[in-house]
Amino acid sequence: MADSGFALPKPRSSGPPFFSRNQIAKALHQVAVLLELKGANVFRVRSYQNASRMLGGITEDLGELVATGQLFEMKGIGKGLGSALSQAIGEGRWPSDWVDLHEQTPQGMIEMLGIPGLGPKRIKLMSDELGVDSVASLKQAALEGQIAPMKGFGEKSQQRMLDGIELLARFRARRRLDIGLMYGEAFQSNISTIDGVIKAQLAGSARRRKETIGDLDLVVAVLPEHHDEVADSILKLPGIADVKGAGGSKISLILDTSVFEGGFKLDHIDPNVLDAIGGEHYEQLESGGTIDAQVRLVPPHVFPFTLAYFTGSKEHNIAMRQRAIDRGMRLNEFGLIPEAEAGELKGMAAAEYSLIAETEEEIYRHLELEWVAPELREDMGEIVAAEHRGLPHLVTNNDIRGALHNHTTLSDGEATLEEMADTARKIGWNWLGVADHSPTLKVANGASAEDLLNQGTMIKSYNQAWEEEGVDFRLFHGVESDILADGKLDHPDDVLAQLDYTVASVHAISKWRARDEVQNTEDLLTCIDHPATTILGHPTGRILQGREGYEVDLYAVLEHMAEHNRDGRLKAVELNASPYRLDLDWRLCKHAKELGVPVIINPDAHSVRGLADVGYGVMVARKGWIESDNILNSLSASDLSLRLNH
DNA sequence: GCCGTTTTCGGCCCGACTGTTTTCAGTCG
Repeated sequence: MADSGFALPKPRSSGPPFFSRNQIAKALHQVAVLLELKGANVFRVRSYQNASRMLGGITEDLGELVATGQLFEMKGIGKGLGSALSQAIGEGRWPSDWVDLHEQTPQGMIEMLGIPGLGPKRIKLMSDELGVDSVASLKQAALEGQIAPMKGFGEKSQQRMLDGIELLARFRARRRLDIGLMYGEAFQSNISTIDGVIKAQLAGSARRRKETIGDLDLVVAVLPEHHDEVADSILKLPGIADVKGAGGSKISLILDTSVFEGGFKLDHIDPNVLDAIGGEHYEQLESGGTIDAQVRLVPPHVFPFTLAYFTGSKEHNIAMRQRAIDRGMRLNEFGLIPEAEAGELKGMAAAEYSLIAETEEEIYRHLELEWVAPELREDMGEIVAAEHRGLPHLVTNNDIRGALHNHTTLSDGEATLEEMADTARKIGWNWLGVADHSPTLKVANGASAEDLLNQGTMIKSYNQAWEEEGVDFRLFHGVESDILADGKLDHPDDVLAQLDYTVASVHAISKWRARDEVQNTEDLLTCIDHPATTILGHPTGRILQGREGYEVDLYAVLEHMAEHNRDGRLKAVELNASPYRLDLDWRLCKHAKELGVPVIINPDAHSVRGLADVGYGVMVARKGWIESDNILNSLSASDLSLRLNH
């Protein structure tokens, strides 16, 4: 966020359409945030957010929707937003009030929103009364004691802000999925061992497998007579750095790394990534890290409702509630309650009249829906799909038979070809592809053409030996070729032609980030047209919590890849499974699937342990509606061989 | 700002918790 610039996207030089779908979605989101800070009507803000999310998730061509006027027919787009967007997309001009909002709002106020416990109302108040307009000036004001005396504030609020600023400075408030899951799973297993705990389960964005996580939510089933003693035991568990609050049903606390029994360790991080997330200091930062957690204790019969409720997302819950309302019922964390019976009763008292559900499945069934996997609960079409029994059969770890983007000691990997192959066999894969770096990437010890081809000879001899021994395993030989600035690949065509496949990836990120979306997109299209290009590697180059990717119209890229595939040329998009990347973004996986562009989940492993990162890729693929048929990883070695050599 | 419609404006999901109040606003999910 800090380096992304909170600005309206620049129009393309030609059009219409002058803006891509993600640019429109981004602009709407930004305007929503700015309106909030201005103190606008909350429902107006929600309209912008809804429109952003809706348009971010459609597959139709925006330019066409505008040209035909169909934009106005879409749910959530009325006269106001419809004409604003028509102007932007059709003429390349943002509405003047959107521009004004951006110009009049200090960047610092947007950053302040990242401070936990601080929302738009209080930011506006402090700005109006104290002239506070940045994180730095807020810190100053808090240290000078100017916040506490204000009406509605106090000593505690002031201290919480200082704590929040500290957290923001260290982690930008959110944590990556892998880190969140480490804490969450450790804490969940500790809670499970407490006497009287019937079950404990991680909910929230960790259960939904979001790429980053704000805080952890745990739901614990416990009989009312054991409630107090279990609550006491939880507070005595290791790893609790601080207790922020403990109400009747909710315990709010901060976990630190002492929650990990065997200590806190980070896997090998490849140097490119490490550089983007803070270099040498990063490991130290994580070792001293913390994460917020909320624990909810509920009776067993309420557990499924609370679990569903705190799994979210907020948007999914709103849609579910609305569905309940349409059926004369009320849905909340305590139950699914017919209005006619609950009457004026609230909360737990009303829940006495709830329909019974032993599991989440039954809650969905009561609302005439198929059970929706947590990963899909983002209000991105899953409820309609659940209504029509059209939910995807999501990919699982068992579907994975291999992966194609992995490194060895030939470039910057830690393990040899043989060690990588051994490990792949041990974890039950049927094949493995190695794709070491190309010469341009000197920091990663990019391999020369000669060394690359020698590697190919070794691979052939291994494959032959396995075949003779009747071992159901084989290696595929590829390269991770840099995409050079004009969209060219990094090896001569005759070298590339001798390989099974080529992963084409951008590594000169700073150069690409300095250019505009049009140029970047064009170069990617050129690169995809190269006959040798099989896979587009980490398509945006983003590093989570590190740096934004370069600007690119991935919709256009995916559509272009789809054309090739329709003509029988394999062009697959990588879902880079490194938890530092998770790129392709899950929001785009669904588009790749609908367009018929095959996805390949690649761990980008730089060590034998790195192969396991495929698991994070599977999580994200599930979140992106991906089924086993949509990925190359599920193919047998012989089928993959056929696809690669078309 | 959108929606639905009893075509002109009211309602828009709902509850917990915190810190501040002494009945509630702000924030969160």
